[in-house]
Amino acid sequence: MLETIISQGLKATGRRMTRTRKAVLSLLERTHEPLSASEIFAQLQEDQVTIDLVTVYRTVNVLKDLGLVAQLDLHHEGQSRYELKEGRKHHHHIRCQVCGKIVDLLLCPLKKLTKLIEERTKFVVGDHILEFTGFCPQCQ
Amino acid sequence: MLETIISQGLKATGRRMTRTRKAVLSLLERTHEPLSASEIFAQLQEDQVTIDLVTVYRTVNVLKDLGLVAQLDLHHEGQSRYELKEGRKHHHHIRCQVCGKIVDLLLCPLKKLTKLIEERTKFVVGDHILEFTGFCPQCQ
DNA sequence: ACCATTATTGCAAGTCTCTTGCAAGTAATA
DNA sequence: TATTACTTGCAAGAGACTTGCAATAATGGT
Repeated sequence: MLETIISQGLKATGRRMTRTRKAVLSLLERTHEPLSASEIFAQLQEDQVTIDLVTVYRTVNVLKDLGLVAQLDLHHEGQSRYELKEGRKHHHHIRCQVCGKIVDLLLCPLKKLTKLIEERTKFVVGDHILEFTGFCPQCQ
Repeated sequence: MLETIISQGLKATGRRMTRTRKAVLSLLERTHEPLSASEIFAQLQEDQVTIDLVTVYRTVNVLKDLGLVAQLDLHHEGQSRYELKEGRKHHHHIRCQVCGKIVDLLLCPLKKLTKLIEERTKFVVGDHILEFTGFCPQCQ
């Protein structure tokens, strides 16, 4: 179970599994869109979980440090979104610029490109962001 | 000359060419890295141009509305950068995560991918962001 | 060249996302 | 159950960006 796996990661870095971390994890686990900190906060409020927005930020940052959560910066959104990486391949997203719906793109076309970039620029390529916007079927 | 071209775009939308717009344009024209609003502000201060940071934001937004400037959201930078589009092909960037240096990548591998995404998701794909981070030759 | 019109600017203040300091609360270990 | 030190919540702060409004300045007509 996810909570057990993550408990170990926390312990290994001198951290603890807490009520609030469980709540954030369980929300991310059952949600199928990447969530912003304020959305996590609002949803947990609705679920009667007592948590501060600051704690949400601290929690997603811990999970990111552990490599368990990906932080996404979508196109001009002005806020980050978070999704569980556990058991999922690296992938990208498309977001509807009308209704905000986000859909996973289960592909990444950049492996070959990375080599080409390293040759041309002499950079060592680390990470990349690739995010699309457009109009979803309902909003066209 | 760029200023003439842009004057026409401004006029066509009921706007005016002003001292501050000229200053921002001329800075973007002679700078070869995408600049953030605060960098534009700081550089113009140094150049003895009197301008407010608010005006910088308003100016880059006007230029963006006219389609003359691209707004870039680089990886987890927490601020946007702006560069002139005039006379340049669509392209992407790589940014050194140590020194912040930004280099243009004069390519975009996403034309074919766009079609594939439209088929799979039924979205109409609009724009995309693709930005790399890594280590530049000096910082490796 | 001057005036009237109206876009633009600068300043102050506000919004939003995210971070930090610190005292109080709580998980982990003996 | 007591000790230790990690976590939390609250208040306050930082940074990017926006908005309201009166003063300023660019345009177009005379």
